[in-house]
Amino acid sequence: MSLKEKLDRLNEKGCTLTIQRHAVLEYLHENRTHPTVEKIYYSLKEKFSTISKATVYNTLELLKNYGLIQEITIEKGKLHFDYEVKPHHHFFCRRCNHVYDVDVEGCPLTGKRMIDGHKIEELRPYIIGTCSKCLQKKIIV
Amino acid sequence: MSLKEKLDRLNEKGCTLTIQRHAVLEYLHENRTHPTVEKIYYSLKEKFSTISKATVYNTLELLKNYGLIQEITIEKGKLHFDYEVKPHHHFFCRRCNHVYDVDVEGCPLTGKRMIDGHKIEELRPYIIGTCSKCLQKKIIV
DNA sequence: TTTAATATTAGAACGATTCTAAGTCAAGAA
DNA sequence: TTCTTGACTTAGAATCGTTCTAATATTAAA
Repeated sequence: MSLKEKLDRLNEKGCTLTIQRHAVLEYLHENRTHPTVEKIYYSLKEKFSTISKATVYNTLELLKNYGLIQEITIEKGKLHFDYEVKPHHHFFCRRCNHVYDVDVEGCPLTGKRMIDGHKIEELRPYIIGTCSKCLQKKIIV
Repeated sequence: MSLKEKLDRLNEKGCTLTIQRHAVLEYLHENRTHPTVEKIYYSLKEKFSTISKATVYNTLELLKNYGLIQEITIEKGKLHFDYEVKPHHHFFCRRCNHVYDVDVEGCPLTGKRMIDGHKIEELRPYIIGTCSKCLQKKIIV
């Protein structure tokens, strides 16, 4: 979904579109690297020197609740965020801590609403390992 | 794998089998509820009143590195652990915070070693939603 | 405008995890 | 046995990511 569509979606739902909210969503739109909250916060601070962490956290929570961004709990103890909300697999490299998108065909959960009587609201298929770059660097595995 | 097999495995690899390590592994063997570190710590404290959090954390890390237990990063900001290491899907209920095992047939990642040039070392397929119990309780969704 | 509701801010508080330094234990050597 | 060495455990401090708080600023409605 385009940035404009997501902004319109917020507007439709009666959500005040502040500079800060616009900035967070725009940042995620332009940075598809699955940044952590810290990364988002310090990047935005360069442009908006007074933006606070609380606002970044609040905004990420808000955007997530509107279904416009995705929360990633792949790395122990810290959150990453993704502009893309369409379910897809993520790969986490335990050497360089980078989060990659990976395309997995034929996931049997796609489109499923229920499993074992539980209501599915979100899919977070995570794969952990060593990424191609770190394999090339011959970092000890 | 049975508890005895896992303990033997530790022995074979030359790992000192302390009371504390035995207790942590045994606790996970007997409690297949995917407990948090806090839960494990306070449960063990009842039997071993002087056990420290550091030991619990160290032991869990050690057992994980020997491939005898599995770390679960499904809940924001806290770790769960699982005695079962064979890859399987986990379901997290955002109402009651319980982690369930779920059986998903036909996962295309089973047995795969590589994806997009990345080396797969662990699979963590997570599903988030509302569990059957909470759905019955008619908790607002 | 005035008012009320909502959003932002800085920094404090919190909670999970990691670190540190001292103490304990176990195994091998004398 | 006693000594020594290295590994393990301990309690509590430190750290780090996240959430909360109270004051201020902004927005939307009357």
